[in-house]
Amino acid sequence: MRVFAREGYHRAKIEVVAEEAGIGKGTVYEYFKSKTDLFLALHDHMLAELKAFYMKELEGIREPVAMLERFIEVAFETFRLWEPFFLVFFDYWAEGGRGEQQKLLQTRLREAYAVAREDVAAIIAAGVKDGSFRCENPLLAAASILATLDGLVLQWLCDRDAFDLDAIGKNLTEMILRSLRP
Amino acid sequence: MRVFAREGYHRAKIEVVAEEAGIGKGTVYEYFKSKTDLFLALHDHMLAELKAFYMKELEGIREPVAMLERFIEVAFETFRLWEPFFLVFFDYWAEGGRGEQQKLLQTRLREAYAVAREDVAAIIAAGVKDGSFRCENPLLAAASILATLDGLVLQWLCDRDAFDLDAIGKNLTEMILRSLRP
DNA sequence: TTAGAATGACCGGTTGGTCGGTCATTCATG
DNA sequence: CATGAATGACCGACCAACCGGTCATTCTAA
Repeated sequence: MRVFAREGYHRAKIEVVAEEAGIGKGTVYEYFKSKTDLFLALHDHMLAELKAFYMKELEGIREPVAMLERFIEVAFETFRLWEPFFLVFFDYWAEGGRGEQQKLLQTRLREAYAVAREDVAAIIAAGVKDGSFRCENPLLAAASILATLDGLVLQWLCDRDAFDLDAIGKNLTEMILRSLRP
Repeated sequence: MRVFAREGYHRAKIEVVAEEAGIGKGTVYEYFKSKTDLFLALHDHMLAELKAFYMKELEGIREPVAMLERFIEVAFETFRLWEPFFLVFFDYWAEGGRGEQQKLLQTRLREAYAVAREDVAAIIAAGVKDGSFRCENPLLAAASILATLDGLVLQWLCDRDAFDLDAIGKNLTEMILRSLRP
């Protein structure tokens, strides 16, 4: 992750990965059959960790409004805490958009997004049910919310001084809650 | 643009670019001193075209609410019309996030974002002034709106069947306007 | 005739992946 | 317990493909 984050997929050299892992280059190929394979494995690993982190942070919260608030809060925490993680994601996005060469990666991205959308949509739908939210199409709203978070990491990583992550986090939460208010 | 969009920066070969342009490989180097230089020139060209397109589509509109509505509408139109364009943007994002190697590109991305944020913020600020919007920090709101648009292209290009671009456009416009309503 | 635009064969650096071999550990046997 | 065989994790020198960039040559248009 460190090497891929720092250099990007294409510039990253297996030799350097091995070096930083304190093993020989040949050893890498004992565990991963190719550079792509290693990259894919990293994707799965990171996604699993991210998901686990979210689950832990949201467990115990039942109130839809509080859940959504906490979800956005956690998102901004992860931006800061897992910066290299998101740097690597740039490459998945770049490759995943190119369907032809990267069917495997694209499928994984697709599924990850679908799951995330449904998770967020479930929170919104619960809120609609108990009257704390108003929303005609929770799935579309969820897509927009996730998009905003993705887009903000993008902007922030391109220009860390452009805005204060705390301020934008507070502001965004407010905007989203207001747009879902009955 | 076609080749970079299809293959991504690293896989794109100058020879193929030349071929599709109907010229010899050497000729490319008569006009651009390196692959990076060509890529950067493409970035500037695309950004200028995009900006010109927006200006044209927004000219004549004075009412802030109508301007913002039209802005979002135009964004979704460009997603469809300039798909390859956004595919290339993936690479700018991926490279721009990696500060060290790509200072030049990062600076350009930064400036492009700053300009776009200010443009959108100006619309919102105008709306706040004439009472059609309520917003404490137009710049932060603008950042979020742009982020949502970026994030949605990302999701859409990774999975074109995941959602209907028209539906999400309408939905998003509604959500944004509601979140800015006084 | 000639300036300079266009060309593509070629070069050289880079790097993903291979493979023959080493060595520490474990196991089988007497 | 001692010995040597078997194992497999580990290694890095090496190979071959690939591609950005060059340049000697050809073409073209004024």
